[in-house]
Amino acid sequence: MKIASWNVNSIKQRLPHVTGWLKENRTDVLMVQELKGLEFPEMDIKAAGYESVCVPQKAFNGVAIISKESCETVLTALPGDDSDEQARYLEVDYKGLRLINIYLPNGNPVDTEKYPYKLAWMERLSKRAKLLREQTIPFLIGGDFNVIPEGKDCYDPQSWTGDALFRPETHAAFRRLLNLGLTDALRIHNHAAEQYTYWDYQGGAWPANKGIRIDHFLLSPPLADKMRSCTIDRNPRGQEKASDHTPIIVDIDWN
DNA sequence: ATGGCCCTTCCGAAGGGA
Repeated sequence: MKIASWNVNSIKQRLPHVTGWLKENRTDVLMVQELKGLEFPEMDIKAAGYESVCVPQKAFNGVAIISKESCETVLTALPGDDSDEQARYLEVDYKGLRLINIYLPNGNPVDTEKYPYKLAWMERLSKRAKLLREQTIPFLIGGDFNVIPEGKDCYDPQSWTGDALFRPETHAAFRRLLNLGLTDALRIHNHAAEQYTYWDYQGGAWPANKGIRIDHFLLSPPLADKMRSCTIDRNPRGQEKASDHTPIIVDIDWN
């Protein structure tokens, strides 16, 4: 089963990119983040041969899961804070697999309420993952984590010092997730540097390959055991009117 | 080179993203 994740930075702007990519790659599932609007082009996705379930929000955030067969929605918000109205979480069951699509808060600037919100969100995510582990439900968490796991996951570690994506507290929260027994899928087979999933629009970051790795798949133990491959498709980032992120794809020996 | 991003919303400018 092939499952992909892609922060599209507005589904309205990126619809042709998404349908074109699906046509070419035919993954079983595509998780998308940063829809940036209340309207979701369900019928266009349907015409491309895919079902979809969406958690939208006006102007900001928004996540959806696009899949060949229908998903069963389990949760449309991350538990742990009823006052949190940001559309950043979608959990579904797909063919006996629990799929969690996240758009984890950026957290910058760190001297505002945005950073504690990010850290609290990560703790809530850990709580959720811990519960699924205890229930021995096979699951994966995919999406835009807004976490640079290590120095080799960015072009210039020095320049990221103090940033919400790279702070010690962020790394600690990410490690707490991994310590539940989850595996960073890309790093199972690939330990090379420069495995980027995001390049800033500014300053010629893409042609200079000044990227960062912030889009991830975390696999629970049975899925890590069954993973065939995890790859990053750089092609979409080079297209006209590209998103600043590019897709990551995990292939699991499941069904 | 004197500057060099892209998206949203409500209408030229401001806020968010990372």
